[in-house]
Amino acid sequence: MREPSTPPAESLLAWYDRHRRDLPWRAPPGARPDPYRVWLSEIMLQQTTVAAVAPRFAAFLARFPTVEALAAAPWEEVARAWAGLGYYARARNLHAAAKVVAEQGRFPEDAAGLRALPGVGDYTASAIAAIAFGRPEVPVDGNVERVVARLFAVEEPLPGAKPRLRALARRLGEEEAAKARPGDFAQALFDLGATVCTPRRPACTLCPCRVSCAGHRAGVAESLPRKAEKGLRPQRFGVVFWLEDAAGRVLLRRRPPAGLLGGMLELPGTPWREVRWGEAEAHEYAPAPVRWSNAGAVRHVFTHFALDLAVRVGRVERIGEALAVPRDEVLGAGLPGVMAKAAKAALSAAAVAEEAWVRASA
DNA sequence: AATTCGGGGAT
DNA sequence: ATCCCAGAATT
Repeated sequence: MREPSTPPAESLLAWYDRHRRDLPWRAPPGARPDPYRVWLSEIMLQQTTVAAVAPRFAAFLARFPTVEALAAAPWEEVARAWAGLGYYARARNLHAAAKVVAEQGRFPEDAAGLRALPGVGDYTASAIAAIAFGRPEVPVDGNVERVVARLFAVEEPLPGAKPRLRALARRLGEEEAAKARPGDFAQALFDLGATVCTPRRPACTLCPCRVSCAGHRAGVAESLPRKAEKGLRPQRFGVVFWLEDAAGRVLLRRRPPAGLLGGMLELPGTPWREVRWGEAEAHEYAPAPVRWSNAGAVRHVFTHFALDLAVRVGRVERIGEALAVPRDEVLGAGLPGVMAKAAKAALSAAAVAEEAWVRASA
């Protein structure tokens, strides 16, 4: 009878106690974390890197210190605080969920209750339940899928392998060491995936679970998990208009509440289509019948299409609409990334024009 | 089961 | 350039 090696969950937790990442939303070891912070961090971290979230988490928390404060805030303030983070449905759902929690007086304390909140899916419900409330859940994110696929040498490609990977993750969580510390076990899996069991060139020599890893033993760890091939990214085109009045105010508008960039600010412009816009047809969507000059174009890549956005600038004596902001405040108004790019192009073109004017007058 | 949702960092 | 990220909601 061979001596059994230390089981993976126990090894992983011992490793975590020495190598855990110190992150802004994590409570000190042994302390019970604030459910509001756990929830907020989990929503921000959906498909978003730790590096991108860290500075935004602190700023958001300073602006909305409690779930009650968030629930009481107007949408415009929430949108401004989220601008640039992407996946804006997260902000809309966050706001809606805050109202539910504030109304109920507290967060649900199990996965099923959390799952009912807007913007909380299976993964996030499990993560909050484990981390904030010590429930025996194993949240399965991209990190955990990769770690588990390698530990058990799962050759089936994603996304088809998801149910199998979830079942294997649950099996890992049934080890006594994991059940004793569900939140730490979950975060240990995250940290292992982020710092050791990385997508490319995993550091298997540093891995606490190396002796248990079927993928490593078979020499295929780095090639897992396998993934189905994805299609090509289509191209779309649009035109946006930077309309400025004599007082230096710039016309903005708010997008419809659902869909792409829903509820966020933008420069007025044409729809986005698969064919480039001609000058005349684009100007049918211009916010005013003025002479438009070309301020170049910006390119932006979304998850499922690439956008080529031509930027035109024009002037009127006075903008009547309410939603106009001073040109120096446009970039601070909370524009999504693509619109911030377009605004910078317009501001840059205006600066060039100004310089030419100064040079010509000299 | 497939598609629609952003943006940035690493390679 | 491609890949990936503490995924969810919709169709």
